[in-house]
Amino acid sequence: MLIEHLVGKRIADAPKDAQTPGHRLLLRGGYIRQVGQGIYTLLPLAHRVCQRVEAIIREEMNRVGGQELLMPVVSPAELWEESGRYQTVGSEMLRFTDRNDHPCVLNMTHEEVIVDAVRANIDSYRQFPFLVYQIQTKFRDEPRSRGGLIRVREFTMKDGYSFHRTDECLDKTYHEVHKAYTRIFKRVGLRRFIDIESDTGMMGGSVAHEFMLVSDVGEDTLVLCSACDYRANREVARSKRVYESSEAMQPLTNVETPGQKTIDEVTTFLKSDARHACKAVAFMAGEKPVVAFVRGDFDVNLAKLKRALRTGDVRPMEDSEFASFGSVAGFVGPLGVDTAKVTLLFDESVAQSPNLIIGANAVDLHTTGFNFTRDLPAGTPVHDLTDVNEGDPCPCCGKPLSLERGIEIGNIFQLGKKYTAAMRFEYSEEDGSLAIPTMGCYGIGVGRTMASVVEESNDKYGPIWPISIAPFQVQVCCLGASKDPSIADVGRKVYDDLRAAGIETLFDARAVGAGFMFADADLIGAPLRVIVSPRNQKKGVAELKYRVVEPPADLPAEAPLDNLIPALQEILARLAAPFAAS
RNA sequence: CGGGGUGUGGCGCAGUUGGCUAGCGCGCGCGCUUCGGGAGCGCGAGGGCGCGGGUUCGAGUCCCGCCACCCCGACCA
Repeated sequence: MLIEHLVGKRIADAPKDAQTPGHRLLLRGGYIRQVGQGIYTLLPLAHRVCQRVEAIIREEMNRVGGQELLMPVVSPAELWEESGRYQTVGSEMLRFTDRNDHPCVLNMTHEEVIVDAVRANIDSYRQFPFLVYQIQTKFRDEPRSRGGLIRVREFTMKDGYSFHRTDECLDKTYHEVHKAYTRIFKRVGLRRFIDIESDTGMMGGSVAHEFMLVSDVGEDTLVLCSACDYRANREVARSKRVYESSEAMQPLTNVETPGQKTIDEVTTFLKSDARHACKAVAFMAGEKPVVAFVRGDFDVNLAKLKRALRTGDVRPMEDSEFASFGSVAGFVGPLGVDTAKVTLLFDESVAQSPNLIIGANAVDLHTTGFNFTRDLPAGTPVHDLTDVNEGDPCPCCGKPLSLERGIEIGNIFQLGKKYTAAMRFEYSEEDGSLAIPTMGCYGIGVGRTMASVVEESNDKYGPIWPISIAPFQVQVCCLGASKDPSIADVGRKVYDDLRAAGIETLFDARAVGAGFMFADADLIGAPLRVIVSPRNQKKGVAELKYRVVEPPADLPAEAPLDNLIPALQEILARLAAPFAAS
């Protein structure tokens, strides 16, 4: 490829909209073009990178027995009605009608479609287990996209699905895919990625892990133990908090708190502290009011709340809705509300802490001396509703937990029989009985993986691509070709020889300054740069530059022109070795 | 969906209280000089200012409505 023909212009100033370093570089390098909110064209450079990512994914999925297939983007609404998700999934799924007024959806994930495909094609226990996957376009009408390719509405995803007769068999495949994912992310050159326990959300199922790249630009919060292997998404993370309770119980006492609503205001006013306050956070779960009580120094975690309520349909309560269960915004407390009309959920921190300040469900009134065990009926359930915080004790070893940000690059779920049962996927067991298989699903975002590599591996000049996914392996920079035809000839021969050897090469012999040429090369990020110039030609060599993370110290700085290709092949092999299939 | 912000050549921006042929830098084309880390000079092409209505002798500039995009939050396999 001649650089002047490459579609995708390199620019010095990034558009102001770009927020993250990686997004800025992808725009500056001419990798992507925004079409709409969360919608991008992958220009040739980005598409080359993604194709290489996909090739690695295919290799590793095939290695664990995956069969590639391809499902449609559009499907009739009936399939989603069969699983029940046509109702439960919100407006992130794009729905429309075709010319015959038939309801359709853009599939945002493919459990329904794959179950439909395999239930018609699998009849016998002899055919289990099996793993299928596709690399295909997904559209999700996210309320908000951000960070360039980190969070988009349309994207390419590898999604895989496995089917099994038994939970043990699912577990085995799950772990094989887990290992395959680890190999994939290593081979695309990610370094700080980890797997963590995760929420199952709308997917259902029991066991789930996410693969996360630890990164400041990530959207998720990761909880990591400083001492042991414990690591989890904050949505599911636990901690072993210790609650001291040496205080004697005080009697319940009403106190006037004119205009004092927030934890801060109330505790300052009463000369107390947040550890002695009971925070009430009110939501609507569908039509039903819900109040979550946590200690004043903790925050409610919405994902945990949703699991406790067994629903995803939760929104903050409006001030006008508090009267429906006999309370008032700012002064909500657990005593004296109409429990037939409101669901009260208590966090462990409230159950374990003595003498809390609670709202009295009346304007400008609080109550002190609340004690969970004394003041509520025996057997009132206790939940884990709070965010884990920096420094909380690890649930496994008790050492302090730390928080990091992370980009979710892949996830794996054990779904169980949620979809196979709802959609009546039955097969004949060995004894002639009909059985329903259990299922796993496995996703990787291709574009997000590319974007994550840029976020992790870059400098101020551009992306530093691992050779395994770089858009070009070699870039030939031919300096002074416009002045000296013999230099142009040498450069051209190097380029032709590289191509003949099957090496993906970008050739730059434009009549531009060296600085300009090198700046472009940095943005394109070929790991090996071959510089042909009058200076080098006099020495009979081509100069070599490496754009890689931690280059081996003993790589040569030049190679003789008369035996160039074998020398370059050897260098490329060395650079590629760390990313090879293992 | 709530809050905030921005829309002026491909990109980044400037356009005083409405006023004359809408500017600047980068990029692009041509020429000359340069030529190892985003060169210099000269000439030139390219927009009618997000869209639709108003007000006015006159509207990027004022008014009304809408749209798009960005950020924060809500939301999110």
